[in-house]
Amino acid sequence: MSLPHAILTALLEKPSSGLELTRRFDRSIGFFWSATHQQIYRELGRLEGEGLVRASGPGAGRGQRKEYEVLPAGRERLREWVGQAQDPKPIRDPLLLRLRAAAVLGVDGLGEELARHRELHRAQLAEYLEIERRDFPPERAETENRLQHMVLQAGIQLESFWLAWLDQALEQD
Amino acid sequence: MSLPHAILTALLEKPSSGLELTRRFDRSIGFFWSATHQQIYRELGRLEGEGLVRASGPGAGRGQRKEYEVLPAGRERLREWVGQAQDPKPIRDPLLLRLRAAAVLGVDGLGEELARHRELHRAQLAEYLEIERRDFPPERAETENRLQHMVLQAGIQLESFWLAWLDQALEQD
DNA sequence: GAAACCATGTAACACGTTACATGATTTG
DNA sequence: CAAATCATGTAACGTGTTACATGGTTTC
Repeated sequence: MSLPHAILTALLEKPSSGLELTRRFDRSIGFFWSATHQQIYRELGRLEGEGLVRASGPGAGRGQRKEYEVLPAGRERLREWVGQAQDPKPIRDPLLLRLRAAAVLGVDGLGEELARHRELHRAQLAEYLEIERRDFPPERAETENRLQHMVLQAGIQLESFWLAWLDQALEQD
Repeated sequence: MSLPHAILTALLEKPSSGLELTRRFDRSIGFFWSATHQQIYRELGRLEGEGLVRASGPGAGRGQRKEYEVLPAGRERLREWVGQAQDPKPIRDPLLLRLRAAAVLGVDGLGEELARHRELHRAQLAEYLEIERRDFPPERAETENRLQHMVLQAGIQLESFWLAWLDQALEQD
């Protein structure tokens, strides 16, 4: 049940067309909730049907840009969702599963793949740190954007964890 | 494409019935790849249809226990999957999304929810540490079960990350 | 023999992924 | 006007979730 709420959040930050939303789901929001344009158009249709968002623009079908904005009912819906208790989901990671499979098969040629993942996590960490440097410089007082910074730090610390863990794993290899 | 491979891995570790598999997906394997019994039965049917596993036992339909074991073709299929390159998925976390939504809504009553999550992560960390104490005592030489221990340590370190991050978040609150 | 539990399954739906289709606008 | 790009959409399928259905075995 997260995608519609992710879209409402993104539209509250800035009213957008479907394609603009898609681009933002490749960057900022997408860092912790990704979605393809197909998912986004489908969900925008539903949200409009429920009266939670409103489209303006030429309107008719294909090729015509439509801009969506959140209606009061949509804001209310999002507020309810934010207030609900939701348990954290257990870890779901194919790499850990592959290690377990490798263990039972007696395979040990995973070093290259681990190194490749380390490189990808290193790059992602660098990107997050660059964003932090740009958007959260130390001199800026943190009151209004405290929550945004916390979210970014979660990303930074998670990538740091993977880097450290993969280093550890490769040492043993 | 992970569930069938998770099942093949579990069945290689120990041939089982659907219900036994379900129980193991609530514990060990489930710590990083969970599944419900409905998913498991559906997938066992497919794996049998593809000739990757074999069922023995009374056989006919409801209420009759069937035991599944992996066939050579299944082992080969798993080996191929383990060897494939697969990129890590970006983070997908509803809690981070909720923080971002709270930021744009101007809501700040998330302290209780953060504290609740901290307690859940604390409990999970304790469980992992207990498993480590039991299954990987320091005196035991680590050669054969090195991979299993690495996977467990990923779980431990991830839970530790969440605990530290939530502490940090609650301090600021 | 009723209740609890073991065991396997169906159905419907929500969500995510991949491939493809179509129209409008800009740029060389 | 051809190509590239912007923009919206359909279709099909795989996976995950929730609710419900059915039969067999043990235990009181």
